[in-house]
Amino acid sequence: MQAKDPKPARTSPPIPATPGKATLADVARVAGVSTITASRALGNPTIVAERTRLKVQQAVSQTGYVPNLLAGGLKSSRSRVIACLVPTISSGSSFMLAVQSLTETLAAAGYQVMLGQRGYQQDTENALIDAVVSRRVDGIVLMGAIRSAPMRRRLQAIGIPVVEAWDKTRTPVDMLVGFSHEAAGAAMANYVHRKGYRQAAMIVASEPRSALRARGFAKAAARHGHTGIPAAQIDAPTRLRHGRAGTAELLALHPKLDVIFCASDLVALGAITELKQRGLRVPEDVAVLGFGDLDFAVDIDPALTTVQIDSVEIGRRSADMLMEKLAGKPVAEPVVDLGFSIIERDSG
Amino acid sequence: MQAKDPKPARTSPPIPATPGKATLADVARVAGVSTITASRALGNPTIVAERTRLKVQQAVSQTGYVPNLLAGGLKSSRSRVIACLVPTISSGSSFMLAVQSLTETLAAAGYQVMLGQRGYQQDTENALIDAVVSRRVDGIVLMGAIRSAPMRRRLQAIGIPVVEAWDKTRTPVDMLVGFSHEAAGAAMANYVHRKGYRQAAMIVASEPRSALRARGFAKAAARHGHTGIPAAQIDAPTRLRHGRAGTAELLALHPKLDVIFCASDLVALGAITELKQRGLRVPEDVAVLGFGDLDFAVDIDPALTTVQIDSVEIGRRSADMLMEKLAGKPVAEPVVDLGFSIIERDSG
DNA sequence: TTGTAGGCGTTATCAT
DNA sequence: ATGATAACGCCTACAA
Repeated sequence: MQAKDPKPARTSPPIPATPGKATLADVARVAGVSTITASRALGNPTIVAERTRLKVQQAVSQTGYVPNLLAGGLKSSRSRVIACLVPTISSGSSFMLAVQSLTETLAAAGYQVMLGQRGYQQDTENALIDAVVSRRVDGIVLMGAIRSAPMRRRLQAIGIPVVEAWDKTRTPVDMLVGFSHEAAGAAMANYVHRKGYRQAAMIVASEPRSALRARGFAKAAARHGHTGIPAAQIDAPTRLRHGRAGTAELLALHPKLDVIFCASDLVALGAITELKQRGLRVPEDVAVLGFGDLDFAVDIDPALTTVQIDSVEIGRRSADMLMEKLAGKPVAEPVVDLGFSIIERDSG
Repeated sequence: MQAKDPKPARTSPPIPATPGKATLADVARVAGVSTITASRALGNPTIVAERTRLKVQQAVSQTGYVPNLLAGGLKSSRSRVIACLVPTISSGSSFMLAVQSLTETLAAAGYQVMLGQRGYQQDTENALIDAVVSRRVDGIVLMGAIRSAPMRRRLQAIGIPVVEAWDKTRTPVDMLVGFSHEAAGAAMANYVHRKGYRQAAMIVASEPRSALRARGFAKAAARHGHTGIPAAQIDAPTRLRHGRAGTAELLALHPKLDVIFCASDLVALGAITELKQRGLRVPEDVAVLGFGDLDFAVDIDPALTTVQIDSVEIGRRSADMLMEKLAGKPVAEPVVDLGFSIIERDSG
């Protein structure tokens, strides 16, 4: 009953010896149908006879067949993989929450996520783009905008759908979902003014978005008559210890400051830790303002006043936009400003 | 001078109009060599003449060629992609640090990481395995062991290299790099005994590893004559607020407890927050012990006594083992116990 | 409803 | 050192 097999006959029963290596042709042989019928039974079950479908189904479980999306993708040039490129895979960053919702939303639609770390150097980034493009990802989500013009041109030339997330820029490569970091900084400065603080200071991370917020803060503060806002510079990604060190530095130079706008919630927690240890009260002596509204912000003592970003929504919208575009639909709103809100709690 | 092109002639000069769409055949044509020579010049430069290599190089930049690893992978059955399956993509988890070093190590060797979220349900996990296997990943790194026997059999049947990370189990699917959570729990119980605490309690997360540590702790405590260690149950992934809630619960039921072993550093931070807010001193009134030695552990107040795990090494070793195996070498040490250490600081 | 032929872009195999 | 040819596994035509 065995069909002649042109392959260098190994054991050659219809059921391949090496599981996971079965091909659609194997399934078809076992089911007694042609390859294309097996293909249809799997991918378009409505157009094959019920009996055929069942035979194929059974052959699939018998052979342990797992489709090869590489082969399918070669023909259709759709890999059903989306690249997600983050500045750094660090815990404590609100990026990861967006990555999570992105992954979940995409998984529900049959897409997988290829993760890449952009790093802070141009070289790495170029190589990373090469790496994902050569794997024919169907789209790219960039956490953080593209700032270099050559890179922007390059991505445009490649022609893959791209979503830039987190930053709102005037020159998106393709699609964008984010908010204005400068506006967020300005909003915090206005809040500080409204609350009547007199000596503001900042802890700023060496990362474009933090710098933008600092700039927005300084500009708005200037409008209220406060110029020369002192700033402590820290490294990115931000850590609790940077908050402590930055606070110590600011306190030494400006003993009379009464509020600190921090680069992140983690930094804010560090600031609070440092202040409390020095016997200063938060917010009575020095107020602390965070950024991100991470999970823990509401539960620390005092509860953190911070800028809330809807990371989950950023991830979901990025996925949705990408999938709209991949479905060939015109993307209703290719540039989305999700905004932010200041959550007033107890720390300032 | 134009070769006849069988394709539906668009503009059809040797340099394709659509960048990123050039194929190896285009490159070969421009360079005036055969496709296979172009392939070799790129993938195996040592075996072609220097002059040829240069011509091909130039043709590549002229055409904007980006290799199609899908096509190459179809033939060579090597996708140069590794799946990394984590329980959950959450910030405060030490998994992400391992994911980071895994990604970096693999990237340096030309591999990309496909990220997947296992979730806490079997269904999801099965579908996830399907998703990555059908994309023909070269290997799988599982953060957290496989506990279900059918799943273990399934992975073994598929025959892809698998690394289970974080847990040490007696029945690894393939390779493993981790440590014994039960031993870590026991070590903490011994530490507690050595330090002379009398009334220990635990905050335990609904997640197998935390449960294992709790078991190890309870067993070792029993050996020192302490039975019935009270435990507060919290959800996974762990959060700061769970630490507060768990502490409140324990305090209500066991007002005389003098040390709490927490499911994670984040939970420990929550415990400290709660205790301090109630006017209790750490460690004088109640000591707090963490798990993970996350980045912030050393910088909180009081500095956290905790179990240190070398997450970075877990990621790196996972990558190394996988690459050894993929290179066809026998893996020197397919099961690695990386151990842990208790870092004594100020919290207990 | 089912089948046949051909091709997606690359690399393995076997020549030259 | 370089080429011609044939797969790799699937799916889109087009037939039957």
